[in-house]
Amino acid sequence: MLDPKLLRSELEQTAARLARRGYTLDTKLIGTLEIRRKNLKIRTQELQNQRNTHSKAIGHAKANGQDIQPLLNEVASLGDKLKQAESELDAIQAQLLTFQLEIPNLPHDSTPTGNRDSDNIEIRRWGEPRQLAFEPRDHVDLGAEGGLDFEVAAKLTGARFVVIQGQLARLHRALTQFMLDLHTQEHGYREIYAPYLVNADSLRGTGQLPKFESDLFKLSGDLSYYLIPTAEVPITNLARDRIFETNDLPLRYVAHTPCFRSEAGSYGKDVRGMIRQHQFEKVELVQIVRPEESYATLEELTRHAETVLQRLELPYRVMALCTGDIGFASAKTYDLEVWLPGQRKYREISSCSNFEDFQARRLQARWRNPTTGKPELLHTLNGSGLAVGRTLVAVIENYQDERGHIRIPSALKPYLRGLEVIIPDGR
RNA sequence: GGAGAGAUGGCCGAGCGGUCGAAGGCGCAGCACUGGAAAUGCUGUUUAGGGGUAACUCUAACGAGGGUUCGAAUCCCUCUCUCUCCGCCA
Repeated sequence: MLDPKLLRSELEQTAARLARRGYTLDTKLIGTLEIRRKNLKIRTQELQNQRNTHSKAIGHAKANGQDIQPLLNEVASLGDKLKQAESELDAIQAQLLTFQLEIPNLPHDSTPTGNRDSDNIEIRRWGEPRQLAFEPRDHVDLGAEGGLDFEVAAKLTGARFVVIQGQLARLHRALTQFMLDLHTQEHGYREIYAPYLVNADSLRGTGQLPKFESDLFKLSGDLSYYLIPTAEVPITNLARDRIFETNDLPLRYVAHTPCFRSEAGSYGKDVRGMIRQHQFEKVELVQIVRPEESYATLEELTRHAETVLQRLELPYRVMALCTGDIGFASAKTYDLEVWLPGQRKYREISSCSNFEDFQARRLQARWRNPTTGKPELLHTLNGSGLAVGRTLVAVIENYQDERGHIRIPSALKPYLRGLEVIIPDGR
């Protein structure tokens, strides 16, 4: 959520900044609602004040044994007027809030202007795609005999699920352990185990609700919980309704969770293979920091995610997403795109964002600023470090040989007890 | 799943229809005392919104939402969470 003050005192400038990301702010509507809100607020407070003074007077009179009937007559009509004013105020505030919750974050000045992913800007590259002396196969093809089974998953559940078996399942698990160890032992993150089901408040806090309900899986029973679309939701919500001291900061969390996404509206996209699934594993990095540090933190967090790819020796590039491509809650986002020989393309494997105070305002995640002594909003950031399923795909495709064997990246060997190569066993 | 108890400020805890944003204690901050510290004393110490240059002032919040009342932390209803006992369970 944006600072409501921006909508009160800098409405036109705010609209201009939002226009850069293709969002049209209805300034007329907001202006009208704001004036009504302010007038109703003043009127309500006046009436409340009258009620309070009268009630106190009645209390005193009663204590002194005086007749309170004349005082009661005075306030007779007050209650109805107040109720009327309060309900009008509630209605308009609800209307304003609904509107505000649907407004996306302001893009940071350094976020390039653009409409689509082709307007994203490449920041840097690491590694060279390997020159293969044979026609590379994609992971679906390579995995067919090695344990990636989309058909049996379709039988168990439906489309966009996978069953992984044998050495590939083990590799998948090794990747997760490797990532967690790297971030906890070398990058200073605290490992978290958290619920995979969350309530609506948590999703509102990080910005998935109210606008993106159709992207989520929701339970249909008595408990109205949602499956998490990313660990960002439970982890960032750890800071909800809290005020941290300077010494507590920065908060650095890493969590490995499954992620569940309905992928509504993505029909026809990436239907082949493991790229876009309803369920996938992700190791997520979350940092909650003081506002003045957040852009340095974004660079740092992105480097932490890049380190995973470097250790796995997977070629990638870093993209600065344009204003038209950043997420609803983000002010600035870097995507990491890994080279996939099977597609001859760089494909997204991590997304690292600074949300500034957009989530923190919804969450009321604050810190006590020692210079002002006041609680102030924190900045929240997160990034995938990395999407495990897509990393598995990248390893399979980048480490294949012409026989369809998959070499094990040396960084993973300690996690696989010296396994050197995965040879499809056909079982 | 059944029965019962509870939720008050950073923490503990009193209040059970009016002068209560809330006693008291702990913690924290400042000042005094001290060579320094401890102990002690004094003062201060929730958050959000509105008005005012400011001193200050108004409004709201005692788990959440609704109701009764001139007036609710206090009475009533619903929900959430915590604890105890029984049952079930990885």
